Amino acid sequence: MKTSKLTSLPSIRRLPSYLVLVQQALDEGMEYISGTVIAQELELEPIQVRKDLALTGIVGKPRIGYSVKDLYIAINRFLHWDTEKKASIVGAGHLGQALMGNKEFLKHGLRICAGFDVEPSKIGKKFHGIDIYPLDALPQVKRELGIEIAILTVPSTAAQEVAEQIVRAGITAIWNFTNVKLKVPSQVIVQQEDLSSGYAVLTVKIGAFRASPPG
Amino acid sequence: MKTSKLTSLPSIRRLPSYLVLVQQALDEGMEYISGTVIAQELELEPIQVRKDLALTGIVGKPRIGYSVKDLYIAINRFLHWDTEKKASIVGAGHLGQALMGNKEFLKHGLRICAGFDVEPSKIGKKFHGIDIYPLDALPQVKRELGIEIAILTVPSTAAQEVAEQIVRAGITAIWNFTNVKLKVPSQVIVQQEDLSSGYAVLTVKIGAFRASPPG
DNA sequence: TAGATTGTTAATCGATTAACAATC
DNA sequence: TAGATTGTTAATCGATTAACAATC
Repeated sequence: MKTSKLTSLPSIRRLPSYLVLVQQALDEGMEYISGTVIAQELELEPIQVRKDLALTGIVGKPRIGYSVKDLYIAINRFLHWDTEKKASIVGAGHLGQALMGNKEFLKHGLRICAGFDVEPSKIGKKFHGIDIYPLDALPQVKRELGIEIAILTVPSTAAQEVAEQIVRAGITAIWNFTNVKLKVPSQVIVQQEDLSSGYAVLTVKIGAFRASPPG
Repeated sequence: MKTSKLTSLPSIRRLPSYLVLVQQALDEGMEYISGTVIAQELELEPIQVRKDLALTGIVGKPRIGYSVKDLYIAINRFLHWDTEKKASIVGAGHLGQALMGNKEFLKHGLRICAGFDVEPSKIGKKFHGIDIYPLDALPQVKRELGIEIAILTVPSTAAQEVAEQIVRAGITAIWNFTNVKLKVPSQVIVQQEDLSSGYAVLTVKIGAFRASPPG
């Protein structure tokens, strides 16, 4: 059996931005929020918001909108952000350290519980309360702590080699912050997080703007 | 006149990954590279690679492929990565510091030449050789150094307010690493760089995999 | 009630993929 | 030459948007 078809990736990517708004509404004690309002805030089409939210199984009230509390629960559940997932940072450089310090992740169920590096001076240290282990210890620490996600933040030159170690350790999900397309077995899930593709969009937009600024 | 229609965003996002491969080919002294090979390496369809590359204006040789050198130049030019753009980090926290240390950006023409923060203890310091100024100094430093891009890495709670300061300082391009949808005048270009949307895709994929693992 | 909003079904739009002639 | 690859034109696919009945 093939992996069942995922729902639209663009929709999934938009859901976290709805969650930010819903969280705000929750904090403000609002009971209901309408798709129209969400659309306005995020500069999207109301119909797109309704379609996206429908994915989560939420049912709204005509004329009223969606229950803020239910919506919060529905989005979190749909994204699987309501269950804790243990992760490790592989490559405790600047970016790796910054990610270890990101409190936001915990709200999404992502608990970073170990860091790995090859640099002897870093091993045994803690960053933001997280222990750094030698890369070789990956299989053992993975077993002991039950790590299921590897956040890959090594230099590009080491990416493929380290990815193979991650796979050998039995980790099947990699959040890849390097610009290298990893060659891994098909059962391993790789999510590419590429700053340069976002930057490319920015620079092209700046270029287009200079060519013909609006009104 | 409205801002002219950009070419397909998905294509633009893929171009940097081609560039990584082309750079490698260049380092290895290869003269030509075919769309077929690029497609194989990145697990894309050859026709998609050809279509994307065509955007840059590159012309290939049937049976041979594309000149590696020409392709490198064409992609870089299309993305405007062949001209230097001066940027500043606004918010010198963990992520901001990590980005200041990112050597990769220089290859894409992005020169980070100043950092800003409100934290008195950080002001006057240097991170990775980059001076940290008080946020109030933004207009002046912007003028003196010719900064055109603000990389926004403040806490979410401060995002909107700081974005307004950025706009008032006359900066018209913001690379936004916060999860806040910024309200800015229409002539300001905002590129959202949202880790949580990538993470959402990862967690949904993991969930789908668990529901029905392949083979 | 009147009217704003939801959710469904249909239409449009844009991106991806297919087919194939041109070519070196 | 034979055959792999490019680039163009057409077909398909999927996501976005429109239309509108249902509803509270």
